[in-house]
Amino acid sequence: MPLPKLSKLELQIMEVLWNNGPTAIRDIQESFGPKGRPAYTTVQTMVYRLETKKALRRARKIGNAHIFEAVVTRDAAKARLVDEFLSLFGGRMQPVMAQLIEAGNLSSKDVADAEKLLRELAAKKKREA
Amino acid sequence: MPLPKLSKLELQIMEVLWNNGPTAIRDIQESFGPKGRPAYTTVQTMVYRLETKKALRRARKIGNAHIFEAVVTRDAAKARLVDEFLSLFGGRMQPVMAQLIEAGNLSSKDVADAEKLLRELAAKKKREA
DNA sequence: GGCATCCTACTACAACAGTAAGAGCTTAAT
DNA sequence: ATTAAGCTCTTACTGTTGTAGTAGGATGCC
Repeated sequence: MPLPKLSKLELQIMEVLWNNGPTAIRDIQESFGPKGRPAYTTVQTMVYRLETKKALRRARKIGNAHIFEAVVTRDAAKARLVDEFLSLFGGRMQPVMAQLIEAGNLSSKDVADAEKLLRELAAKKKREA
Repeated sequence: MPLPKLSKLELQIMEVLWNNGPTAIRDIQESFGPKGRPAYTTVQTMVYRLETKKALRRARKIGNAHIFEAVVTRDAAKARLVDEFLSLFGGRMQPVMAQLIEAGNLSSKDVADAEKLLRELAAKKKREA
């Protein structure tokens, strides 16, 4: 599979790699903040599973510790996520947009940004047509 | 829990109830189309689990068959879904919109619809402010 | 060189999701 | 009444996710 499915915690771990570059397990774990973070071996298990899924790989060693780096890109993973989500809405974009927009969590800036993106996209579509 | 988490298949079953109103298990199963649909007892298991979660309930009987109806509304379930999804993006709306918009699956009509919604929302926000 | 610390590798387990078979009760048709 | 078809309930097994303990090897400090 070129694009393995990533669970929530797996995503959070990948997020660390995407943000920080190659990282050791200990540092991944500590990046979860001191409160309510998973145990070291929990993170370790997830990292191992991500390795099996080829979402990340061992880049090198420092001392006896492995340093892991992302193989899957953030964009690829997020695109996958969006697809998953869309499929729950029957793959139709419109109701998803509607739901998101009506969810009420949009700031004025979000609205403005979204409009800008949409206008750009519309222009691009026109050029391509 | 007022809003139980619903899995993909559970959602699909609820979808039938939302679309068709109270429905028997057999009819739910058959609404999955003749190809690759889950076995009758698979649907049944899911319905029972949805009942435990109080997402649906037995409305009445026809012969010896139970007729189930949705308790959770479509909007509530979809809102829950949107929240889940947002949390995977760190709860920030903007990157989600960006990802969705850039995902490329938008038709011209989708773009127009979304713009319309956004304009209405912006106007509403302004009135409220 | 010994001891505390850290990391790895392995193992385990509960919850949830998806899948479905089997036993037995109900109903409808003849 | 008999019997077939349909439904209900119960039970069970697989895979995935999240959680973590334990054993043992490697490192580093003094």
